Amino acid sequence: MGKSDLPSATDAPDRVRTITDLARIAGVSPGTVSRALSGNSLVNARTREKIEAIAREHGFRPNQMASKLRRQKTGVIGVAIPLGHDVRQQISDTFFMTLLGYLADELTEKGYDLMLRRVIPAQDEDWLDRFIGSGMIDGVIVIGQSDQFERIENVADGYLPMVVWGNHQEGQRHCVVGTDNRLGGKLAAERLIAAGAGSLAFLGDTQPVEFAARFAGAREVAERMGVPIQALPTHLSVDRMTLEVAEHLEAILGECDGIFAATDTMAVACLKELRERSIPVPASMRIVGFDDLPISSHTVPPLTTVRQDIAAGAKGIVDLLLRRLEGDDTESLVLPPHLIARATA
Amino acid sequence: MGKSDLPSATDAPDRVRTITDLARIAGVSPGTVSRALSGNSLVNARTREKIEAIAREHGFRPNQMASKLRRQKTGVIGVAIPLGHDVRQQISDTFFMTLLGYLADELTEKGYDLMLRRVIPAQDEDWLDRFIGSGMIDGVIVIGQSDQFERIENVADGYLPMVVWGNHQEGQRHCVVGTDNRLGGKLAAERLIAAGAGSLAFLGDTQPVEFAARFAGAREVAERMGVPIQALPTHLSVDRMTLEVAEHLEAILGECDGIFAATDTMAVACLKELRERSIPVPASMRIVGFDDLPISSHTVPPLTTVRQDIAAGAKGIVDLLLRRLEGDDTESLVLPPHLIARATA
DNA sequence: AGATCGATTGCAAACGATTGCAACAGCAAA
DNA sequence: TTTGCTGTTGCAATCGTTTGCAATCGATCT
Repeated sequence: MGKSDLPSATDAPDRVRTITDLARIAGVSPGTVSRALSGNSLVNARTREKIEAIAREHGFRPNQMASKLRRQKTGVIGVAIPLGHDVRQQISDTFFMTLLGYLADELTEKGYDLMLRRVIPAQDEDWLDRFIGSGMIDGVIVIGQSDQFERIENVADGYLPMVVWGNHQEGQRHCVVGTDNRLGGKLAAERLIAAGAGSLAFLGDTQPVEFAARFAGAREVAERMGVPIQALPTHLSVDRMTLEVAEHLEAILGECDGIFAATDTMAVACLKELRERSIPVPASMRIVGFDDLPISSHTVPPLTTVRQDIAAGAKGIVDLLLRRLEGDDTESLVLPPHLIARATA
Repeated sequence: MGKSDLPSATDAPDRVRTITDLARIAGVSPGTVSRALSGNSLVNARTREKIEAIAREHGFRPNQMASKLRRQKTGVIGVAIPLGHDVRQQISDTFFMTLLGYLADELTEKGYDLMLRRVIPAQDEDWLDRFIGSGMIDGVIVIGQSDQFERIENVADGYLPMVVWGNHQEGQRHCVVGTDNRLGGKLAAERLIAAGAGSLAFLGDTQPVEFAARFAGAREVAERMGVPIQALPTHLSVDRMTLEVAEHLEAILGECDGIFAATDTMAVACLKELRERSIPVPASMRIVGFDDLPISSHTVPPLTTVRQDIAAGAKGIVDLLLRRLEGDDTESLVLPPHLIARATA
C-alpha cells in the first residue's frame, strides 16, 4: 500500500518499455524524453540528467523500428553476395569472407549496422530490387558481380546508394571498387614468362567478369611475347575444384610449364596435386596465384601471387557508399594490384 | 486534362509507395490491400488478383519498418562476434567466417535475415543487452564465448532466443552448440603419443574457454600416459602469430617432439617454421591441429587434425534458435569431434 | 505596467502497415 | 417479408518514436 499509484496490473508493474512509460515516471511528456535521449535538441540540463538517470536505472532502450519508421532511415547497410556462377560455392570463399570482415569493421566504425544476404540469382529474379525496396536498408554493397552485371547496371540507373566490389569496365554505370584485374593478369603472365615458362595455362572459370579480365590481361602479355596460353575452366567450390584441377593437370603436363591460377585457393590445390605427382615447382612448373590470402605465404614452396589489398578495398567501398548516401554521384575506384614474388615463379 | 483527378502535384504523380496509394488506385481500402498482399487472410480471389497485378505493375514493396513495428517482430536474427581475447583478430578468422557463411545459408533458407555485428567487449560494456534491446532482432546468435562467459550467462536468464557457439560447461545456463573440445583435446594427445611423441606442447591461448577445454583434454591424456605437456600462449591474429610461433619453437626444440595446435591456422604457421628450420615432420616433430579447414588437406605434409563439423554446427544453432523463438527452452548440443589422420602425426 | 524575448516543454500529427470488429451484400430458409 | 448465414470489405485503433508548432514561464526592456 502506498507503493504503487496504479491499480496493480497483472503483468510486470514498473517495466519501462516505451518512451511514454519513461515520461510518466519522469513527469514529463514523451516528446521531451525523446529529445533528452537523442541528445541533439534543446532540453534543460537538469531535466535531461533526470531522464537519463531513470533510463539507465530501468535499462530502457528506445524501439528502433519505431524510430526508423518515423525518421525514414534505418542505419543499416545491406551486403549482398550473389552466388551466380557457382551455386554450390556457399558464402565460404575465403577472399569474400575476409572482405566481409573488413566491411563489418568499417561500417561499425561509421555507426552503421550490416545486414547480410546471400543470393542465388538463378532462383530469384529480382533479388536486388527486393533487397533495396525492402525498406530495411539505407544503402547496399554488392560483393562480386558474378554474372549479374546487367541487372546491376539497370538498378544503378535509379538507385544511388549502391557500391559494388568487382571489375571496372569502360563506360559502365554502376560505381565499383576493385582491383585492376587486367593489370593483375599482366603481372602474373609477365612473371611466369620471366621465370622461364614457355606455354601458359589459366586455371579458372572465365565467365565472371573479374576472372575474364584477369585472363584477358594474361593473354595480352602472352600474345605479345609469342607464348601460347589456354583457359582451363574450373569451379570454385572446394569439392569440385580438387578433382577438376587434377584432371586439368593430367591434360596439360608436358605441354604447359606455367600456370596462372585465378585464385590462391586454386593455386594451393594445384600445388598439392603437383607435389603428389612429384613435379618440382618452380623447376618444371611455375605457378602464380591471385589474392594473396594469409595462407599463401605458408605453402611449400611459398606462393608467388598477385596481391589485392582487401583492407583498402573495404575502406574504399564504405567511403564511397557514405558519400553516395549524401547524394554524391561518385566515380569508381580501381586499386592497383601488386606482384608478391615468392618461390613458385 | 481529365487524366488525373488530383490537382497536379509537384512530385512524381503516380508513384506507388504506400499501401494507401495502391488502395486508391485499386479502389479498395488499405486494409484490403494489406490482406491481399499478405496472402493468408480471406480476400475475394478477383480482388486479390487485381491488387497483385497493380502491385507488380508499379513495383510496389510494402515498407518493412512499418510492418515490423506493427507486428512486433522483425524477421532478423542478430549474429554477434565478440572479439574479446584478441582485439586485433578482426572478424577474419577462417573458422568463424566459414561458420558465418553456413549460418547465412541456414537462416536464409528459413526466411530470416541476418544482421552482423562485430563487438569489442572491452570497449563496450553491455554490447549484448544493447544488441538484444535494440528492437531490431528477434533472436541472437553469439559466435564464440571469448572471455564473455559470465555476461552471456547473465543475459541468458532473462532472454530465451539466444544460442551461442562455444564450449559446454557443466551446469551452465545458456544454450550452446559446439564441439566437445575436451574430447577433441584427448584425441589429439592420444594421436601424438601414439605417433611416438614423448613430450607435448599446446600451442594457443588457454584463456578462452574453448581452448582451455582442448588443453584440459590433452593434459588429461598426457598425465595418464605419463607424458609431460606445456602450454605456449599464442595470439590468433596473423601478424602476431607468426612471430610468436617462431619464438615458441626456438624454446621447445629438442625438448618437445609433439605439438597440439589450438587451431589449424596455427598448425600451418608451425609447419612453415619447422620447414624453414629443416626439421622433418613427423619424424622429429609431430603435429595435430584443430578445425580441419579446407586448406588443411593441402599442406605439406597434409595436416593431421581434429575435425569440427561446421555445417552441422550451423544447422544445430539455427534449429535450436527457431525452437527457442517458439518458447521452447532447449538443451545445449554437443557435437563429437573426429580425428582426421593425415601425415603430420 | 505592459511588451518582448529566450528557453523549455507539451500537444498532436505524422511514419506505413496490420487487424479486431462491425457493416454490408447476396442468398436461402422460414 | 423477415431472419439468418456466409463471404468480403471498410473503419479506425494501434505499434513507439520523432518533430513542427504553439503555449508557458520568468525575466528583461521600454
